[in-house]
Amino acid sequence: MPGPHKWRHRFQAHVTRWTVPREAILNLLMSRSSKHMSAKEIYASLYRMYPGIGLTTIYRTLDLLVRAGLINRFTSGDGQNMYEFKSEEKKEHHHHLTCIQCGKIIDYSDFVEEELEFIKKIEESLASKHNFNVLGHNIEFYGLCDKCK
Amino acid sequence: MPGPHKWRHRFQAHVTRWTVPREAILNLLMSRSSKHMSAKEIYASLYRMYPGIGLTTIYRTLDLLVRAGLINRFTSGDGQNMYEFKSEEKKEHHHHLTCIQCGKIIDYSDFVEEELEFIKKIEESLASKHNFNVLGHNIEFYGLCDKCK
DNA sequence: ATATATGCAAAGGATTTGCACGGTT
DNA sequence: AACCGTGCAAATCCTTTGCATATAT
Repeated sequence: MPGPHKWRHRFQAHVTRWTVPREAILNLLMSRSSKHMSAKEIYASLYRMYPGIGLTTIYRTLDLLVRAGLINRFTSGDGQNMYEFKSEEKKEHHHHLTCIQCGKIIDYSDFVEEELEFIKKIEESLASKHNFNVLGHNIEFYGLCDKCK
Repeated sequence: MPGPHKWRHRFQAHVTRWTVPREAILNLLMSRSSKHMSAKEIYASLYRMYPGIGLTTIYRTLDLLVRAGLINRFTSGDGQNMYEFKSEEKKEHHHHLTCIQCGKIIDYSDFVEEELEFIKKIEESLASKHNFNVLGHNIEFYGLCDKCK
């Protein structure tokens, strides 16, 4: 018996049922204010409050949230998928700088102003040109970090 | 006993030995002019000419080529890593538009002019700010394609 | 001659799938 | 009551690792 939620309607446009695990996962990601987490980390976090929750549900819900456009999925340096809430706050918009050696991920938010404009332009262009329903984007720079190079 | 190669020196700055499989893999990727391939596809392609080549070698070599800055690695919609040669030709510079449903990847190269300038600026900024040795970047838009939405 | 690279087989890990049960609508 | 969502266990699939052998320098 999940409670009301700001994103409930948007989510329900994509699935039929608003359930406890789904609410919990979205809440967790929102509370972390755009900090990326892996499925496993989410599982570990939720397990305390909802023992018995399954990893499978986490994966399935994350998939739904990506499709609903509420969260972002990207792949970390070591190959596992990371998820983060897509905040509407401009100050939380960021991208990633990844070390291919140790897997460290740095969130950066330089040039957001210029970038948002540019991204929007590309997004619209791609959507119409390729008849795509664009849900999100990932921009990543990669290389070797301070310690690894 | 591999032959001479335009990139041999650059590659050798990162590893000590210039070998047949390494040359073959780099050649293949170059000949595909920036068309992405998975490790398995590369394996299948090379197997005819070099039967006995191992998938392990492919993975290890791809890793070296990424570190050498000669190729780009990114993760496709269905989770496997894709590799492509980083052409110096501006007209071959491109990014990806991915369908999260069927995994289809569209290469697009709109706004390359504006983008290259912008990317260069960010790259330099990140490199100095975080003391990173930036080797490359990936820009991806994702969503649902024509058929899947 | 020596250190590095390769290939095979096995291990490792993340993610997905089948299915019976439980919860929303 | 009907159907969707969940959790468990098993299955998949990509990628990495250990080790003996082959090879570039």
